[in-house]
Order: sequence, then structure tokens, then C-alpha cells
Amino acid sequence: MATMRPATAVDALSALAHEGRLSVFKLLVRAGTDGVAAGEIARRLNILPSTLSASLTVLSNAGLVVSRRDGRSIIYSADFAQMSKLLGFLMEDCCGGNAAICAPLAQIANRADCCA
Amino acid sequence: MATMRPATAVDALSALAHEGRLSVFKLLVRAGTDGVAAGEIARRLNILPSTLSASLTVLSNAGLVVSRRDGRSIIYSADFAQMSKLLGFLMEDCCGGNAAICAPLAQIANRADCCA
DNA sequence: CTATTATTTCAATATTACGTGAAATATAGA
DNA sequence: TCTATATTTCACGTAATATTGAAATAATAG
Repeated sequence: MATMRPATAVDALSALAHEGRLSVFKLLVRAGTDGVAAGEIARRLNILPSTLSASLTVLSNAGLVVSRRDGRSIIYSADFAQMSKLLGFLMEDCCGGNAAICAPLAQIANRADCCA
Repeated sequence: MATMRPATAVDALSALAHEGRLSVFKLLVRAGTDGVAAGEIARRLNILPSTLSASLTVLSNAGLVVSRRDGRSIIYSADFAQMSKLLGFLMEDCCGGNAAICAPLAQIANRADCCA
């Protein structure tokens, strides 16, 4: 499991550090791998298309979501592998790597792959 | 396990979405519950005391670190319970709460309490 | 090919965050 | 008390980010 670069982690955290983008991301996390069309996201969260588009661009650049076209809709879904790496990065070497108490945390990264 | 409010999560993510603050936080995560004195953090990461102080204030307001005085030093340490809640918030209802694939994720919050 | 639906891009404005050095505060030791 | 150490606060200039409506692009249906 390749460890994330700090700059990449900052990008991901910055993308999530925004009320609107965070709700978009959580909606996609809830939705799972099927994903949700952009317009449907805008409708559910009641945000302007242009605002949503900007949010999705930021999340996408951060590697947290991926998109695919389906007809005239664009379906977005959370990238669980990237999310997994982010959580892993945050817990890295927790408590100085003391295996007795922190080893379980090392598995979070793998766990987050559950939906991928 | 009380679920975190979105605004609180945004505060925590914003605090971490900064290269300098993120390295401070990770240093404290590595250090465990013993914590590290502010001056020692500044020395190890080679940042100005005033810059570090601003970073610690942001992390502290976000509830990610706690401090205690020891003589003329102030010892900072990561708040693992808060970190745990943040991770839990991000994974909440992952994949629509499909227990078969996502149940293990629900335990991440508890796991992150390991060092508390 | 035209009209409709879906999404993104653009330009403009408003707001918020950042890093710095000097000064202020607080504790401890001589 | 006087001095040194440890940390925070303040004021400043600079830069990055957010929101919006209108226009542009892309795909489908008739």
C-alpha cells in the first residue's frame, strides 16, 4: 500500500474542507460504486449546477471522485481507494508505530477498499 | 458513538488542509499521548514560533489537539478521540450502509480510540 | 437539423486565509 | 527583583478561494 504524499493529502483534505463539497462527497460515499449523476446531486442537495460543477472539479482534481459519461449525464462516484489512502496517511505511524495498540489502525486503509 | 456535526468536520478538515499544520498534527499523532512541547515542535519542523503558534491555535480550535502546561513549556498532543470521530464521519453510511461490505468500517471510529 | 436536456466554462466580485517580525505575556532561575 | 526562556498576540500586506448568472459545449430525441 503506497503511502500518500503530503501534498496529495493536503489537496484531498482541502477538497473536503468545505461544507458544500463535503456533502457532495458524503452523498457519493453513501451511494457506493454506482455513483450519481451530476444533475441528480444538484437536485438532492439543492445547489446551482455551476456551483456543483466547481465542487466536483475540486473533488476530482483531488482524486476523491471519478466520473464517467452515461448518455448526456455524467455519473460521479467516490474513489474509495483514494479515500482509503487518505485515512491511512492520517493514521500513519500512530503512537510511534507501537504495534500493540496501533496495529489495527494500519488496516484501515485496506478496509476502506471494501467498496472499490 | 456520537456522530460529528458537518460544521465540526469541516473545521477539522480545514485545520488539516495545510501543509504546515498537517505535519504538526502528524508529528503529534506519531508522538502519541505523551505529546511534544511547542518549542520542540518548532525546532523539529524548523518553523517560526509565531507561525507554529498560529497553526496550533487552528488545530486546537478544531479540537484535534489538546495542550497542558509543564513548567514554562506547553505540551501539545493529538486528540485521538476527535480524530476517530472525524474518520467515522467520513465513512458514515458508506455504500448505503450495506453491512456485508461496509460494517468493518463502522469500527474505525472505535479503533482510532486506541491511543486515547 | 433543430430543440431540449445536461454540464461546464467564464468573468466579476467578495470574502477569507497566510506568513512575518515585533511586542506582549507567562514561568522559572539566579 | 532581574534576566532568560517559552509561547502567544497583533497588525500588516499579499494571495487564494467561493459564488453567481450568462454563455458555451456536448449529447439525445424528434
